[in-house]
Amino acid sequence: MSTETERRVENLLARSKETLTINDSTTTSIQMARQSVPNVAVSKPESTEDDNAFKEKFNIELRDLQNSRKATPSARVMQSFREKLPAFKVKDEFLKAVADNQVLVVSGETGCGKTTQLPQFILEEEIERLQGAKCNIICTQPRRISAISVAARIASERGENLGETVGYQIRLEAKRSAQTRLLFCTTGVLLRRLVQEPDLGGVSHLLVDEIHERGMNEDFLIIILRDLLPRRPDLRLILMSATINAELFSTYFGNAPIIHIPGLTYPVAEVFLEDVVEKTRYRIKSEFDNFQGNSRRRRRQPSTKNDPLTEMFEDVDIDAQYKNYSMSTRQSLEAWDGTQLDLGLVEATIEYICRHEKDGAILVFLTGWDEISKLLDKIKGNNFLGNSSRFLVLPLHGSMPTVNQREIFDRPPSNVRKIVLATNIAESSITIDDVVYVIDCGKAKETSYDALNKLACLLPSWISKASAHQRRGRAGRVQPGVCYRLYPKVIHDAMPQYQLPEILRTPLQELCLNIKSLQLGAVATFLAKALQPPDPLSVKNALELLKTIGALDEMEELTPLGCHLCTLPLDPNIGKMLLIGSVFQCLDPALTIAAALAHRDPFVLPINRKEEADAAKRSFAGDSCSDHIALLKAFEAWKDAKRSGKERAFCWENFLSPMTLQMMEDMRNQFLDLLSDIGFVNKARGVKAYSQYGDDLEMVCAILCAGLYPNVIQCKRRGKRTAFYNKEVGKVDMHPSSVNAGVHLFPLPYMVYSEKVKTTGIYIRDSTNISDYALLLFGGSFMPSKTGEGIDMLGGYLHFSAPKSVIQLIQRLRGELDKLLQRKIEEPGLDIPAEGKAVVAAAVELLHNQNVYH
DNA sequence: GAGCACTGC
Repeated sequence: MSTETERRVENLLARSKETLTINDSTTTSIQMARQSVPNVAVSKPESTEDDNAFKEKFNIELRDLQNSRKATPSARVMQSFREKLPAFKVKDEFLKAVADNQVLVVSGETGCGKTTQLPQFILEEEIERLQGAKCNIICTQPRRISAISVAARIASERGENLGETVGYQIRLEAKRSAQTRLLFCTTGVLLRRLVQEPDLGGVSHLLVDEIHERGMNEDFLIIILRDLLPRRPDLRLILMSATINAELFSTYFGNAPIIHIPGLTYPVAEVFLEDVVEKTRYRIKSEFDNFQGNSRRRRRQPSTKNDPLTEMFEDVDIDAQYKNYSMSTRQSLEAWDGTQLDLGLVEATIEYICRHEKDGAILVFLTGWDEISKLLDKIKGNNFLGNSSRFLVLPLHGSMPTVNQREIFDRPPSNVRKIVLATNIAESSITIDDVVYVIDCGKAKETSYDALNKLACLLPSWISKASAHQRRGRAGRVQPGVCYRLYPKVIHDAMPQYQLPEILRTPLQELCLNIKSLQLGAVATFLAKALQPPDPLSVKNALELLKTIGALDEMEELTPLGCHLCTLPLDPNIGKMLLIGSVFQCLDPALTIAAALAHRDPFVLPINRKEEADAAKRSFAGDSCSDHIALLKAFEAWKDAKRSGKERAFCWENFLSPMTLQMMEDMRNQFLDLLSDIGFVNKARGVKAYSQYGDDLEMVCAILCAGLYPNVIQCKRRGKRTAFYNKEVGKVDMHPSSVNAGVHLFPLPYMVYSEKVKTTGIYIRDSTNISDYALLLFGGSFMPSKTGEGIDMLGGYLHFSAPKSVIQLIQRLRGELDKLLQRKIEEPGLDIPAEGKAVVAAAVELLHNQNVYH
């Protein structure tokens, strides 16, 4: 286990409600267990008879050990704690239902103990009835951190070390052994395992947790499981969900029985906008108040036309509906505009709580970086809240360097009130126990996918009732709390019940590749079996992309390239970049860039030092005009700093996240192992042996082009500036966080990019400036122009004209490169340095001669 | 001329 994980587990355990003490006698019995319990995998019995005898012995040992542990004083304390959980009351009913039904749905609220107790009940029962050796329970979690913390919690409840009968496995990290009978893993790990074991042989019970969140992996998994169940009649499937949509899953599995467990959290009172305004006497001003005197009735704004909830509220007769409220409140409700958050109202609500309510931390849910930053400024300037000796105000955002700071979890000194300004990272990923007051703005940024324009969007929208409920619950973890909702009750009542499932909100290319890899049949037919099937146009777009990059053939079958891509846990474009990078002697940079693009941006976004952070990123990019090169150089500089023991200072000075960089390094190793497994590289020879052109930036950019195609932008010079155009959506802008933002002129005529997102405009998040030679040699296939002059790419969207002789030369070279690549993909063991040296050198030569702007 | 929800193999 890495020291980072150790620290995380320690923190998690420190935060869990009970302090655990394992006394000496328990420890001794575990040590005895280590000596007496044979390692199943190592000491394999030679015949079936031996095997049976061995298992019987092991069954008895497991039971005796479990019983002896139960008898210790610390275990009794633990047991009485467990018996207080609501889940304990359904233990017998649950075990009977598991025995009687192949599929069972369990619904329960936060704090009922379903995640920690139900898998444990099965384990104890199986061991008790001498089935311990045979049973193999898997419980999936959507997030890494919960897989670790739940496994750690159960191991300590059982008085044993993590990795004995209870273990976990997440990407790049596992703590399990041959004795492990209950394994917590992320859903992604189980999906990978299905490639090797399509029938989940040996698994006796599978519990899929947090299924109500409707993540893509979970939705994908349950389609597979529904088809698998008839082939595995002995497999038991338990779906664990929040109460809110348990029936949906029951119906999907042929009306599987549902067991409900009540929650165990403190009551949280709700205050809606009308009462917030009444209490705080805050006066909401409409845009018109400044220049239209007292004209009260709002007029519909064009901006509200896509927001049915706000529109609905505009038709409410305020005076009739809120006749018991004060005149000033009714005026505020008239002026309220659901399309934008009134930060003054948030500030006033915080101030009201601080002046009138008892002690307790405040958690404010906002939509993003900008709101957090602006509210922080407002609070600093507030006469009352600005007093830093009484109020500790902390921003909490996934990209802020403060995200892992202890003070977010720690209880502040008495007389200091903690106020956390967070995104929905605090809804399920990060839990702050001492929160008593929640302020909910009612919105979150949500991805959606516009299949018509092949465009990913990230726009603020109203949350679902389920999310609103989850946010409210964050106030009731240690004592009764209050949730202030900054939207009217009628808006809440009109919110959608659940958020759209992820499978309906995301591009599907990686999912489609996985479906092919698991041999689940025709993609469209398979996906039509989903709980909520995606738009056929989204599926068509994904399949077309996979064909364009050469992963699928016209018959929708995997090509050799497609087969290799399946083994890499990466988006197909990034996987292709990695494969081609390894073929063309750019393995080292390809590994780093793939890791960065697959995980998350290592650059953090500090709240007060934005300009410095921007400058740091730009200095890594140098004059490359590439965000990808900036990532690469930052990682390499971090490696150097780490070697000289200056990692911490380096990260701090350059606005980098040490945790993300470490994860990138681990992922690089995983990719290298996988490339070695499929024979593309020989790991023993080292990364350097495949990185002859690793420092050649033209070559690295060409590799990026090979991977990221068809994500291409044309740079068109417009006077002293450059305008950017894309085939699907036309004009686009460089995202302001890109090193290419604000640059007016570029040396080369094209960009490739990894992400294009619509927010307030259509932005290219990360880009690399590339030459036309890079595009011609490493981009998509090209054809002679219809006019007979020059060549076309992207169905004629891109046109290249050059003298006939140059075009012929390029065509020849491209042909040779394609042949070389094809051979390498079909026989991965092919030694490129020996076989293709001249062709590659020719390509490099050509790329070096293209630094002329035209 | 101006922006960066969150997970996961």
